[in-house]
Amino acid sequence: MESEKNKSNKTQFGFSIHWEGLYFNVEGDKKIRKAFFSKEPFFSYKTSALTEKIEKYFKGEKVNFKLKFDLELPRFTKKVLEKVLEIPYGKTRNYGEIAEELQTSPRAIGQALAKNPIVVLIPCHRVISKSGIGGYSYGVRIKKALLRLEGVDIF
DNA sequence: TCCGCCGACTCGT
DNA sequence: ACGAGTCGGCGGA
Repeated sequence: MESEKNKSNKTQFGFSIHWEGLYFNVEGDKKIRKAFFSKEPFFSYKTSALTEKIEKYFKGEKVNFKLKFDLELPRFTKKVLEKVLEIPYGKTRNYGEIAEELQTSPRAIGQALAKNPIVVLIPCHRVISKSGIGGYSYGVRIKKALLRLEGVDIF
């Protein structure tokens, strides 16, 4: 039996886009629930304006996604991700700066970003370390590629 | 002086 | 306890 306790959150859209040898996948219903990279495409269908925006983004066009997210996460983690949404396209901040604004430690920021369920659209790749590039859930190679895509050439 | 390594410190999960 | 970090200190180039 399929459980009905899924809050009736049926996926209403989902699509995969090939980029840098990986697939970037987005899924959600009214709001975006997940965005992640994978080796194989996760969805076979595409939809709507969002798809086009994301395709433009990966072609290197400057796009800011003004989007609604569906985040069920601890308060602190959400606060960090919301802060990260304020970082404009092509700009970076470091963990320490954000930590200072939220009166916490850089380590806690990194830990929160590691849980970002909506990568790229919530641009955690724009948060780098003071002395270098810092980490990334899908590998530093992808983080660098994203930054380069946005015109950040410091790596 | 300029790195690179190391230990200490930090704080939400 | 464990990190997608940072700072200060020390030794070698």
